[in-house]
Amino acid sequence: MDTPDRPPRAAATAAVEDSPVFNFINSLSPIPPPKPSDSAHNVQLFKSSDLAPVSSIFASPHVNPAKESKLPIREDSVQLSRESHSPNSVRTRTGATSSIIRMIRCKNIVSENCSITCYLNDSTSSKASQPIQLCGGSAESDTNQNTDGKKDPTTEQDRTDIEFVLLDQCGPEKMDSSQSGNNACENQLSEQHKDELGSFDGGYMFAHQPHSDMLRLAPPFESETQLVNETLQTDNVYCETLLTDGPSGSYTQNSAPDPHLYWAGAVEGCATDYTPQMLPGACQSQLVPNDQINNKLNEPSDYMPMDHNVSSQNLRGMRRRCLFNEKSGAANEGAKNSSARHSTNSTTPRRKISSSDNNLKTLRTPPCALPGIGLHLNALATVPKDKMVPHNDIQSSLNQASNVPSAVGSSPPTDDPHTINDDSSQTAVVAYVGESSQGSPKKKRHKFDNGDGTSCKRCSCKKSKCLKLYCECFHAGVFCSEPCSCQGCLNMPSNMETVLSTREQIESRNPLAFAPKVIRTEPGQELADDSNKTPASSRHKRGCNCKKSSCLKKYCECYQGGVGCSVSCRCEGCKNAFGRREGVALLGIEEAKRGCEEKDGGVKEETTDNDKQLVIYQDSINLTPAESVLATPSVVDYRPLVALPPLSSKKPRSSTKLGGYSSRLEGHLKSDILLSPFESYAEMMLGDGTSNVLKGESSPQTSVKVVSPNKKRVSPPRIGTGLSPICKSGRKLILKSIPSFPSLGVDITNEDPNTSSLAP
DNA sequence: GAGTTTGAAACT
DNA sequence: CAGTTTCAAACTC
Repeated sequence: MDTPDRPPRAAATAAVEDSPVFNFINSLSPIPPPKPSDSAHNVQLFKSSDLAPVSSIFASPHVNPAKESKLPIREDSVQLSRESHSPNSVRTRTGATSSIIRMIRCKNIVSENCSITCYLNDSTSSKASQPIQLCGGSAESDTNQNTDGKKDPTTEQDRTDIEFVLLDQCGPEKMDSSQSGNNACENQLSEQHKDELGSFDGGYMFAHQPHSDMLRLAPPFESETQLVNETLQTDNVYCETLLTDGPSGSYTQNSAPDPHLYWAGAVEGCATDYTPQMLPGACQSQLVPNDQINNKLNEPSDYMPMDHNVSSQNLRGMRRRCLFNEKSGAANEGAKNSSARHSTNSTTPRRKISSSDNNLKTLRTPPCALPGIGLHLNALATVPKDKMVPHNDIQSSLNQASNVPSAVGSSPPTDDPHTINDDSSQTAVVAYVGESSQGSPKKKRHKFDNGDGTSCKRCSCKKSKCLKLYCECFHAGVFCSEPCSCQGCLNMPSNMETVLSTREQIESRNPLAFAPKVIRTEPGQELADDSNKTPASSRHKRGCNCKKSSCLKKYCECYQGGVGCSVSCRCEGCKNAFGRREGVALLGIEEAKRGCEEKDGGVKEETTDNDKQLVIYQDSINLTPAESVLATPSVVDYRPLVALPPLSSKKPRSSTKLGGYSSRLEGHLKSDILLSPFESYAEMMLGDGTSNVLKGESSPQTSVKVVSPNKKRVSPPRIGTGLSPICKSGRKLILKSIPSFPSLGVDITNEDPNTSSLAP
């Protein structure tokens, strides 16, 4: 796809194209037909801890909800598109769909090899996105690219919206040269962040889910990157930016209705490629507000320095993939949403940012940590435009607020805190947006508003300095903002380094620390997307340890997350309305235990203790019929997990990190693993396919077995509402994106196909 | 709004 | 790794 038209490139370039990587990319590029945003809910971010060093993991900022508010999201993609003239950006129409894609070139990228993949979806239509890939190494290549086939930017712009652009820029090895760049990037980032959100590395993904209100930002997934990297390794530079706009955004499959914007930082695979420094730093993934992205996209020429800057600086070093979806109304509008450009950190006032300036700043900050869950790329989809914040505003806000935790760890961001996607999230977004306007104190958080009004809460840390997981903001990957009532806060852009280092430390300790605790998929959405993609049911990775709350209060993370307790839970007297810990039985004992379990809690911990495989099943009892229905799916979902390597591989897949994890983590990981970054990620990206793996396609095992005792599986909270009540409440993010897990090699492979599936 | 309760996170 | 302490959110009044 990429380069059909390309003019002859440097030999190197050609080589690149030939390279498996290139092929891989190509395959990837095509995005599966976007599933309509409808469900975008789940987005999962995975860090591939594997891939990236720990730091990398953190690299992804979580959300910056508060300050984030700054993130403006624009829907105006259109405008941008028009401007796209800039050489750098390329627009393409997707044929039928009018969607326009802009490609950002990685001019400067060290190696010629830069592949950019753009996925376009019809904003309006659910049509499959049209991926476009650009490969260009040097700037020259860029030009070439333009010629290549990339469509002219100038033409056609407006109508179409870019729904989804995927741009990865990586300059892995070459990065070296770039390394400096990386560092620079970081610096820039910090600066930029402060200054502007300007550049976006593209490491992050944004998704708008038109339908869903939520706007999610996801840091680039490492898993993907990994894949890419793997394939690309040969290729030094790989750049992809993934942008999604519009409702249809391919990735956004699951957009939940949530308006929330969240970003999940996945760990970037960068790590391998990059020096550790880079990782933590800005370089790695950054989240860029959609708006920003859009802006840049829209105004590529002007602002998008991307080519140069980005590629050279940020991009080079990094392989990032940004997925950005805007949910907002784009869907409806179709085009509007601008795609985000990867590199740019959009937020900066579009224009303000000189292209150069902008470039790369990676903003990690996720605009808001929406409650999102995992990332759905797709899910992103739609955020009601309404909710969308004007870019300008956002940007400004961002700048001012500098909440962006850009640097912040990548992974978890998912949003945790915020999380909950759900419905509440929407509100949050909106509010957020509104607040976003710079100054407003509101920034705080998007954390959800649940209807409670709790929404905008922010942290009120006194002793932790907002550098511990106690701090919701920190946990969410966002900088503290006005709304926060914290004391001695160090979770500020000005302390980016500290924040990042702290995050890294925490992640090193617990790779899943920033991972979303609960992954949720809403039933409907999931289905929409293809059930496959997202883990069907939400899950609580860790499982709670409630004793007095009986899992009936928000003290219980599971409850808060709107998910039922799972095997991994260690709660006592579980009465979780979403689903009691069901029985978990050892496989061998399954049935026998089941009997016990049915009783309710009986099972519980028994199994957990054991590392043995567990079987999880939900109690029909707990669930209402409807619920039960839901539940079952969830179960199914889990299966995939099961599918994952059985006990033997405690670690899920390859990721070494896993080993490091604490037992809990392991447990979680395991479960999570199931979701392996890729899978989940891919799924998210793809919307579906990957899920297959999870679902068990990959693994024949349909059985629910869970390898690790810890793994939790939460019965689908969805019950009834699909929303967990939790959502409303707002404490932490319940639905965090799935933590990045170490990528699973296997999965990856599996995933690949999936991804490929995405590709046309 | 202050105080208590709770369970996760952090520490030892 | 387990136990204890610390912390901040959730909850109660």
